[in-house]
Amino acid sequence: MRYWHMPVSTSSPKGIESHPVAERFGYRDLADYLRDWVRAQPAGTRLPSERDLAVRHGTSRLTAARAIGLLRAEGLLDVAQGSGAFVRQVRPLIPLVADRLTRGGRASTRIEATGQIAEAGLHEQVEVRIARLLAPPDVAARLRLTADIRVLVRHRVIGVNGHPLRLAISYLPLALVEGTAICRHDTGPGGTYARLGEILAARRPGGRLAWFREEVTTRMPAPDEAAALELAEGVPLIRVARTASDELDAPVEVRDILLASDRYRLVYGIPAD
Amino acid sequence: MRYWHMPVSTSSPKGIESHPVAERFGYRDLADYLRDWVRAQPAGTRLPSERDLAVRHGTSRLTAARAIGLLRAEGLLDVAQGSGAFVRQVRPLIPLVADRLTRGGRASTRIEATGQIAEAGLHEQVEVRIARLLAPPDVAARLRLTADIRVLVRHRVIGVNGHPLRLAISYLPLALVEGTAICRHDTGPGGTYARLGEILAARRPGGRLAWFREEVTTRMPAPDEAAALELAEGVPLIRVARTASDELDAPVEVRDILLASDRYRLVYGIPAD
DNA sequence: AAGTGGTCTAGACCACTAC
DNA sequence: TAGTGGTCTAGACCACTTT
Repeated sequence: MRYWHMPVSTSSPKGIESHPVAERFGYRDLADYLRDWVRAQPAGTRLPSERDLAVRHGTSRLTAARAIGLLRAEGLLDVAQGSGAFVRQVRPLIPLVADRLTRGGRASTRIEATGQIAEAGLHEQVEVRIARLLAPPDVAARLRLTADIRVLVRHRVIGVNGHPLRLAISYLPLALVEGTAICRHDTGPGGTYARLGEILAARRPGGRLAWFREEVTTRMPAPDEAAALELAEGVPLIRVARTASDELDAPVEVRDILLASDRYRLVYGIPAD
Repeated sequence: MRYWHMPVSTSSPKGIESHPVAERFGYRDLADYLRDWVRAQPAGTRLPSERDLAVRHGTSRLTAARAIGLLRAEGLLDVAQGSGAFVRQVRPLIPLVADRLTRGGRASTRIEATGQIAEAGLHEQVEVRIARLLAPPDVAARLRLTADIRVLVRHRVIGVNGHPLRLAISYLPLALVEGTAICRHDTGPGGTYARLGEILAARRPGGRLAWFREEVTTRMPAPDEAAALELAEGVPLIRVARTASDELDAPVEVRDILLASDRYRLVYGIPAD
């Protein structure tokens, strides 16, 4: 047995008193105990075992396990079978800066990204899959096209050290991009948006990539999403739905990006006028 | 007994085969069963009771309860004691458009917001608390001020029909705003940013509110946060950390906004050059 | 080999909802 | 009053990690 210093909790189930009789010390109370304790500990600290906690607080092991389960769902713990439960490391969040989409930003994207990644001692990897498909109804609607249009689909997994950080799936009208570098795995310097700008400029005078619109939502991941992003317990998923439009406000690309929310923060700059 | 039509699942615990012997039908398998079923049902559909599920699948009630618990954590169900578990309603998300911060956007904010709210048959309410405090260290840093600076703190709860939708806590250097409408509950037409613009313009030639920067992160809420926003199970919290700066890039306000992620979507427009 | 979490059983009592 | 979820007990076996 080791020495654990834990705070004394005064909370009760659901925060509402119900009985006049003796109150039970339930798993929520134990969770409150442990939450306060966990917050005061450095990352990596191991919790007492479930059996320890049960004995110490005079409950069954299941009750102790449930208390720990609550903290897991809150994203406070990492639990390893055979090993124990540990205070989770809060990792620094990689900034995803919207300015990267501007002309100036695009030119320096590779350098900035490399700098950030290198700074963290990481090695970025991108895995690309390309397909030509009929546009799914929602994608067609976002592209303001009829549902029977064919699109180029670029599915990318961006990660470091073999671990995924985000998924990006991009849809472009095939009529617009077929035969260009956008259909290749390596889209060249500046990436898809640089190519898209060139294509639009060649198509008509004044043609250009003019505007991006991003919609940010978040939710808990489905099991397959959690697996694809290797999300730990209690970590939500961020979804960015992006639309790129030309100078006439016609959409030319839609992209869905799924991010591990414990790895990224999104940064936007908004001029006041 | 009612008639439930459920799909046949083929998954196994953790998705990895381990035994050569007969496989157990565990709570994860049952959850997979139920997840497929739930996704095919309209919102509000009631699940079989835990006791029903246990009998039907030949497991204990705890196993059935655990399966349902998984789906709850994924945000798929609403569960009411004494009543049952129901397929959760996916509510339409209120767009929070970054353009509302621009000069043009501010002028029409009230009208747009009213229109949106009215459209949904809702009645918006704002509850304001105001305090004058020493700036917390992180706030002082974000304002690029020393820690012993005094700030005006505006704490707001925005909701409809008595239910909170988001919390906003805003910090402004007291030296800048003391005596202005920003210190009152009603900041007047255009709100805090309109007043801030006037203050900056009056302070020196060319003075103005020039830039906003927003940082978006998300995580599971702590219990007190979940209570304050009345978050249902399996619903993450969105945090927007905003900094408003003047024409010299000096921060004049920082604001933390906490959003119920099942009520909002964030919308940003980004020019391509 | 010892300890840890993962999972399960069979039963129990409570609080709450609906009829 | 019957049915539902909330919670608990006491014990068990398994898979996995650590020593």
